[in-house]
Amino acid sequence: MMSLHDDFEKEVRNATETALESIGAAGAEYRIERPSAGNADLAVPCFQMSKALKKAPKDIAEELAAAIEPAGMMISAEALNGYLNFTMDPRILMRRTLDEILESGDRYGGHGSNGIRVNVEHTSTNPTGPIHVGRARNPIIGDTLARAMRLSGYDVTTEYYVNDVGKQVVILTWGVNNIPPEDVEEADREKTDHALVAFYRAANRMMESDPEVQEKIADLLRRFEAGDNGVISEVRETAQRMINGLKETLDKINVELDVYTWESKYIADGTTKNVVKQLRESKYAGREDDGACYLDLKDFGIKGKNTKFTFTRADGTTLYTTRDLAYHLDKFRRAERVIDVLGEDQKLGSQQLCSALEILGCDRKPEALFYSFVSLPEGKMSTRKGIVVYLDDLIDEAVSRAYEEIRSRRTDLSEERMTEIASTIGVGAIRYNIVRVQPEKQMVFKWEDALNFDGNSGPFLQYSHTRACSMLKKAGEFKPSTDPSKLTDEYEVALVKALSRFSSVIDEVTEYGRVHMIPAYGHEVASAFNQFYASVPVLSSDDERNERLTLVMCTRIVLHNVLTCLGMGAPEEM
RNA sequence: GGACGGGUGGCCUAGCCUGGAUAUGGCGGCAGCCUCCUAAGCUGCAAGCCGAGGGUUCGAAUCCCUCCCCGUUCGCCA
Repeated sequence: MMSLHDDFEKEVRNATETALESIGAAGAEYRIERPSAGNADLAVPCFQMSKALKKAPKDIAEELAAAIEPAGMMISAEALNGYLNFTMDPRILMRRTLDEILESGDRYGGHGSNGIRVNVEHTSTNPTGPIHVGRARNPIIGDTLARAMRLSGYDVTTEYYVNDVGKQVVILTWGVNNIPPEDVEEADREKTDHALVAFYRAANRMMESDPEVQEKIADLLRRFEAGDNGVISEVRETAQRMINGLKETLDKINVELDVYTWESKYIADGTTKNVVKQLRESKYAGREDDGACYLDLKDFGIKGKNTKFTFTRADGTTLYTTRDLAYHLDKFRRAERVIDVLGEDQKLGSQQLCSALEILGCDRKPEALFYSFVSLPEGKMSTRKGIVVYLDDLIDEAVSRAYEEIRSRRTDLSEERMTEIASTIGVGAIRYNIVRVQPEKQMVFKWEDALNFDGNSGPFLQYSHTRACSMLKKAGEFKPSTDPSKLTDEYEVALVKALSRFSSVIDEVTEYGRVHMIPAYGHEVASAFNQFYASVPVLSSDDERNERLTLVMCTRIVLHNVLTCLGMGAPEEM
């Protein structure tokens, strides 16, 4: 189904072409744009045709405007400053937008199921410690993208790739099984991930200072690589305990992953071995004197002094990216679109992966979505050095701050209700503030920004939603009506314009992964709604009461859908 | 040194792909608005050489070139 805006653009195109013909300029090149200034709904700049037509842009615009008889959705075509400006009939805008929202409800913004399977891999942090805010962008960006794609109509699966292979988890496992609990620093909370990371830190310290420990860990790693089932299951069990802790944190910020896939699986099922075999046979493969195998990727746009991508060690064991190849081949079988949310440190690895896939004869590539790490004002975060702000601590702080806020302004709510709302607000503030900025932009973590509850913030959206809820509750029963002749205030028109843009925002998000468009859009809707609220009476109006309440109802639906996409609760009061 | 990403009022940020009309919004600052639907709100004001310099164009925050600053990366780690 064509959207309102597509239909309007089509009318503008037809009208423009007919007008060009009538002034003897058929076939002239032109562009239709959505003006940033609020002069019109669509505009055609007449500068580029000026030279060919040997006329001033201003005159062209005027001639074209005169040649157009507004009809259909178009209510006016006017010339201004060399632009041909088109305005949509607000009555049609009103009627179609509000009817569609009422009809679609919580599906508004999407297009209905499209049957396309998409796999969104996100989070996938090494199971060696709790999630810290440096990496918190990953689950939040990934989950938001997945939610937007679900709304849009995709069949989405989210997936966590658990790195249960390699030195890091082996060190952790050795520490957990060999260091007496009294020898490690006390954990700051009881969650398993916090309890276990102390052993990881201690094991790292011991390994650095004690050659004997180093040898024990090396031995464990050798047995792991050799396929010792006892060691493998020990490592897996430790990683599982860590994952359980991480899941609790993710659950608190409304992130739930559909599938946990263990890296070791691709060694056990032989698919990694197949990948190695095929890579060795390719013409790009080479072998070092000691037996390590590599691909030379200088023909694949990878520049620099070292274009070699090593895929097996001298002893024949595989490396992370080699196993990642097997993993991606598996994902390609399970989904039509494969998306990886990755830290910017994975860029080269991802590029090597894509080149190797090509060498394997695979014509598909994952869509990588990269984000920059969040740092602290004093520098980079580091789990091992303890320079770190844990996501759990950020959540606690945000929720307790939200609790203080609500207690200071409400006296009528039960303790339980306030606690519940505080959690919704605190978590919402965190998710909003993280997803708000474009992923590739580097962020410096500041408590005052992370806990912002005013202006361009999560609570601002939630507050606007509660306002709508509160009005609807006070209104009681009413007869919904989308009669556009009753909705003529400029604030009403501006609000509906904002509401009508939702699906084009979702499209942009699902097509290019630009998740930060969602909070920006939500802010725009909430802001338009608050302005409407401040200047247009609703409950006390007579003639337009049903229509205004319907507009409030539609706004509530859109805000609710936006909040759901952002993984934020939509409270009815706060 | 190479590759990739970022640089926009005091602070944070949108716009950049697809060049167009007065550069988006927020924080902070100043001045107003609750006898009326929740003031986590609304209105107004001050604040910008869009990192620097060239180029292309009728027109550049946006495209091209050079340079500067910040981040990431250049492991037989994951």
